[in-house]
Amino acid sequence: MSDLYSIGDLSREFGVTTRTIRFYEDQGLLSPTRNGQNRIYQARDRVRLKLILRGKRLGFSLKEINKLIALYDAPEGEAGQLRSFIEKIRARRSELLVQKADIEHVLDELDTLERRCADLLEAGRDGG
Amino acid sequence: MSDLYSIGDLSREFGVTTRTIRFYEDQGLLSPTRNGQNRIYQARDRVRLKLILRGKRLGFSLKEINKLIALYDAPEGEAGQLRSFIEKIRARRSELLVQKADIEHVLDELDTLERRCADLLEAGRDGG
DNA sequence: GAGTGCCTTTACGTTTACGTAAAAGGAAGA
DNA sequence: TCTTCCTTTTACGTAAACGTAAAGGCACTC
Repeated sequence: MSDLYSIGDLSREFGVTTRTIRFYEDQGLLSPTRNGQNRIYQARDRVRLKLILRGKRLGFSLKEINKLIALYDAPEGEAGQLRSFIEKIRARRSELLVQKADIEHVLDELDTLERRCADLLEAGRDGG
Repeated sequence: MSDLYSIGDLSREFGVTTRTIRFYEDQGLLSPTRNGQNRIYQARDRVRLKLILRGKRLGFSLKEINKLIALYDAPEGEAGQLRSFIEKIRARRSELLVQKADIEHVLDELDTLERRCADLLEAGRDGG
């Protein structure tokens, strides 16, 4: 039973509070089974939580994360549904590409800033 | 005077409300000059707003954005200040690299998803 | 059987980033 | 002059994502 987790296990592993995990369940992002009152998380719940936290790092709202996860879980719909899925995927990809470009831009600027700071430190050491 | 903008100009150009722009000023992110009561934005204010919006796309809070912008504006401090600046820059860079990796990960997954959807559409077309 | 630790639910509080309404002023156009 | 548009300040409202406190249950252990 090594792939069963308590709420505390996941809390510790991912560095989030139990309150947060329960909140995600409340929002329909997680649905662990129960042992009496206690929540029991399985491997797929753990993966889900990982996905949720990755989504958060990318700046998605919980609602958006919910939709993204739904994309993984239910790619079995009508043709029309599938087409709209594909459109959503493409829209999301466009956004992510913009975001990635933003990041690369900022990384460059951070390099410049760091060099500028280092130069100032050098100058300070020489000049007084 | 083509590099002078009203609040409405910037609002339209960047697709944010005037309320938002005033809010950024209130938070110390912008400081336009005035013509009487009216705010007047110059090229550098416009660039700032652009930076702010980029920061937002990257999921930074306004407080963080404020600090990041401060990095550009005031790299003239004590040596200790500069050192801590450099540390902040490095920390930020680490986060951004993680975020960039996240994005690349998700982009891959989106490719997979799109292909899977396309396959399902094909199958549906053949099978009925 | 008292304490410790982990779990539960309920529910109000908080921060961020604005939205939105109210009340008013200056400038342009018919 | 009236209307329309853009602007101003003040101020209450709100959605998201939890924090935090209250009050209690179950299991162990000394």
